[in-house]
Amino acid sequence: MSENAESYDPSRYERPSVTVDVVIFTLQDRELHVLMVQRKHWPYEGRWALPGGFINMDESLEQAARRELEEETGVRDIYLEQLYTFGEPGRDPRTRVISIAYIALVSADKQTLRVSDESTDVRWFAISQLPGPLAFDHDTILAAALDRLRSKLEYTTLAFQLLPEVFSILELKHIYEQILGEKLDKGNFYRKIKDAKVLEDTGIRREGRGRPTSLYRFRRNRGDEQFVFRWREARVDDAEG
Amino acid sequence: MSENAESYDPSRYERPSVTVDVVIFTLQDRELHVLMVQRKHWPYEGRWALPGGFINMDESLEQAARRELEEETGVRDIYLEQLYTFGEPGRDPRTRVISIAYIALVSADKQTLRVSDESTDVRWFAISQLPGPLAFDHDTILAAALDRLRSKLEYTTLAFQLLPEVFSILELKHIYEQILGEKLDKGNFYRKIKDAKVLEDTGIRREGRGRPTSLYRFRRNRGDEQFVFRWREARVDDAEG
DNA sequence: CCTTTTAGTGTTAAATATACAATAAGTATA
DNA sequence: TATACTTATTGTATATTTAACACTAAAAGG
Repeated sequence: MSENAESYDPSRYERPSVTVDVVIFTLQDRELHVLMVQRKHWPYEGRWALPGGFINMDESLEQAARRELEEETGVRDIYLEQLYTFGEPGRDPRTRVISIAYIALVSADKQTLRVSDESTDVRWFAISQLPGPLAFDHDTILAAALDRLRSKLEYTTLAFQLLPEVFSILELKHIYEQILGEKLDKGNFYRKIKDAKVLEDTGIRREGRGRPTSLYRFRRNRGDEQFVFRWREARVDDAEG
Repeated sequence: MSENAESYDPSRYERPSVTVDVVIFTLQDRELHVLMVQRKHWPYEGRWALPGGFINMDESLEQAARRELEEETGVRDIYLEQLYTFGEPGRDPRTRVISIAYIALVSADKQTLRVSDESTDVRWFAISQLPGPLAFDHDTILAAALDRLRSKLEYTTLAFQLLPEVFSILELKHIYEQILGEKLDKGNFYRKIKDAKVLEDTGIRREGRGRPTSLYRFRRNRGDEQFVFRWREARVDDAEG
């Protein structure tokens, strides 16, 4: 019994390594992208992998994820949520590694602040153009992250995290389409988003060729609680609940 | 970068301990119960805690959870799902312990097979009558488990896992009413449950005063995948989506 | 035969979702 | 000034889902 072990002597137990891996999503060129790093050494030399790293003994799991995120993108204070913990014995050929996977959403305006430059081996990839099979079980992790993203999109305001501070309704609709992978009806979308009252008109307009776009801001609750705005009523389960 | 570390030398890193904790639910006397073990030693001597234990180097996380579950209840082959991973640095005063929490559902008939008998310190508690503050952060873990359970009940077949092997449709309806806290329409319930095709007629009847009750069995998928039977289409939130 | 209980079917109203059409409003540019 | 382009919004018809309630049938016991 875990913490209930009668006589506990840390040195008596062989311990796995523990890491965090972060699936960092952003919207670039109107398409959903994921951050990947290219491996230089065995195993999986040359393959692309999710950014991640060992947890320090004195930081929480989420802090570790935020640290990794910042190291790779220079971004702070963004949406982060724990996805799932992957720990199959054979997933890393070197030793037993248990990885707690996190999902991060980087908004379009913050994403350009990226400082990461361990050279050319860090890149954003469109999810429709992922580079071959990924290292380790990262294909599985990424698939799980996408699943989660899609299912949460339908009944939370998660999508707003990918947008800049200020955005138009059609931009929001575009995000929904990107992630859900289907076209949505313009009229119905306007109706629904307005009825939900999650938007705050900034009064600002962005002018262009046609009628100027009204720009909105996501109306946050106090704290960082998520608004409950459901795009669809129905949703189909996903493995992690 | 986790598995991406350039030069990886296991011995160079200080490692946390990794455990699994299992929140084992069952239905007893028409009420939801949780299995707890009482601690005999420091820390949290005398406090109740969730069963759990260290993972072995050659078993998967789920295998570890199943092993712990069997050690405590003697039960095998039941519903198990990963809940969340808890890893705050201070959650165990002895050392850094990261715990992957699982939810297990034990059906009413299997629950009596419990073999566990490390004496009096293993007990089922009604969730309405939990014993004081639990050890470690187990109050938090339990609360998270309850949240997840309640929200998944409405759009999955989770409820079946709490029923005995063989049951009647009206018994199933009763469980739904208990958990949702409202009366359901008999006719609509029959229709919905039949249309979902998640039941298998056992052919057995239970006779009594009126027309005999047909007894059914939950039709499992191969593997341990959950059937997707939604009592309601809509549902709000749970943390892990 | 009458009662009791399970096990359904039928029917309808209301609410939601979906698809598609139409149009107004404001700006740029030819 | 005309028209083209884009955002923004309303209208409507159809389909699907949910919900409530009434009704029938089956099987057994007394």
